[in-house]
Amino acid sequence: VSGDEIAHAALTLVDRDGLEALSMRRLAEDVGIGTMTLYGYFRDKRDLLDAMIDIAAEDFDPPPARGGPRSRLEAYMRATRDWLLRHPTLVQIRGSEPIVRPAAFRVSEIGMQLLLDAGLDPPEAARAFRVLFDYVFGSAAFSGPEPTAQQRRAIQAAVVTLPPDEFPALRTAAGGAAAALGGAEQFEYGAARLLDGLGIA
Amino acid sequence: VSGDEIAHAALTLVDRDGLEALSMRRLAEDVGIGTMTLYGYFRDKRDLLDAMIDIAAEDFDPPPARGGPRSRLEAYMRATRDWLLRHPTLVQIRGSEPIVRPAAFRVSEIGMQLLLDAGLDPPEAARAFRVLFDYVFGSAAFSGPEPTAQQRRAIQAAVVTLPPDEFPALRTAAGGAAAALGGAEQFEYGAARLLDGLGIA
DNA sequence: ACCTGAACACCGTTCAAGT
DNA sequence: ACCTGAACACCGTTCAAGT
Repeated sequence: VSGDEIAHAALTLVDRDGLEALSMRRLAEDVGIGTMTLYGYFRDKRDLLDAMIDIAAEDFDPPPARGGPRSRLEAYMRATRDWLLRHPTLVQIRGSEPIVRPAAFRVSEIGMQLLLDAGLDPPEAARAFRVLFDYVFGSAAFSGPEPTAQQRRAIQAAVVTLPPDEFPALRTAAGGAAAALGGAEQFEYGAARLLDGLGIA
Repeated sequence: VSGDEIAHAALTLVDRDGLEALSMRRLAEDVGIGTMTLYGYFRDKRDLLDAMIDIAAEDFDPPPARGGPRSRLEAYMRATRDWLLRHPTLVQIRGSEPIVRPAAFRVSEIGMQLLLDAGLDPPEAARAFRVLFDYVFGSAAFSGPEPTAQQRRAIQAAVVTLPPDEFPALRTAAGGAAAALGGAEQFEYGAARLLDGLGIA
C-alpha cells in the first residue's frame, strides 16, 4: 500500500461518513494495516489531511475553454462548486487557514487567468477572485446541494412557528426562503449577480 | 450556576482557544463543577453548542436604521461580519445544517426586511438574502479578519515558489492576491459589487 | 432532587519491542 | 529497515451511587 492509496481511502471514508468519522484507528483497519503503520506515511493526522486535499484537488474537473469570459467564468464557478460538493468535507478541513498546496493553486490559477482575460487589471482581478472564492466556498459550505423536500418543509414549518409581529419579513418570504435554501439554480443566480456586479459582461 | 452562565463560559472558551479546545471535562473544571453535572443542563454536547449559538446571537449589534436601502444593507453586512468575527467558531459549529434557532432568525429578519424595503419582491428577496448570507459567512469563514504582514509575506513567498510557466496568472497577480487575502476593505469591495449586481442602488 | 465518581468505548500519539 | 502492540493522556457519555 502506498501513501496515495491510503489518502484516497481516507477521502472516500470522509466523503461517505463525514470528517468526524475519520480516525487513525478506523482508517488503518479499513486499509488493513496496524494503526501505527500510518505514521510511517504521515507525520500526524494533520499531514494526512493535507494529503487528502492533494488527492481531492486532482479530482477538479476544469471547465471547457470555449465561449466568452462571462460564460467561461460561470462554468468555472459551477465546476468549482461541483468539485466541493463531490468532497463535502474539503471546506471543513481547513477553515480560515489559506490553502497553500500546489494542487489547490492549480484551481486558483484557472480562475485568476479567466479574470485577467476578462480585462481586469491584476490588483482588481485579485480582489475579484477572492470575492468569487468566498461566494463559491460559502455556498458549498452553508447552502449546499439541492435541498430535499423534507428540508424545505422543515424550514417552512420553523418559519411559520415564529410570532408574525416580530418576524414579518421572514413570514412574507417564507416560501421563497424555503426554495432558496440551496441547490444549483440558487447558486447560478448568485453567481450571475456577482459577475454582473464585477462588470463582467 | 445557571445554564446560560455555563454556555457563556463555553463561548468565551472557544472564542479564545478554538472549538477543538472545548471538552465537557475542561468546561466543567472551568466552571468549577463536576463533569457530569453539565448533563443536568444540556442533554449532550450538541445541545450545549445550540445554547452557545443562542448566547452568541444576542451579541449581534444591529446596524443603525438610518440612510437609504443601499447604505443600510452595507451596514447590515458589515454588522453581520463583525458579529461572526467576534465569535470565529460560530461558522464552524454548524456547517451546512440550517440554523433554526429563534435567536439566529432575528438576524435574518433584519436582512430580509432591508431587501423588501429595497423594493425586491418576496421570492427575489429570499434568493438575494441567501446570496448575501453565503458571501458574508464565506468571507468570515475563509477570508477572515485583517491579514497580518506575516500572512501576506507567506502567501507571497508561496506564490513566488510556483513555476512561472505553469502559474502565469497567479504570478502576475501575486501582490494583489496577498493584499486581497482578507480584511475589512476586501470585504467591503465584494459587498458593494454584490449589491451592484442585485440592482440595489 | 441534585450532583458526581467510576467505568466504558473511544481518540491521537509516544515509545519500545518485534520481525 | 519496516511494522506494530502496549501504554499514556485524553475524549463523550452511561450508569449507579452518593448526599
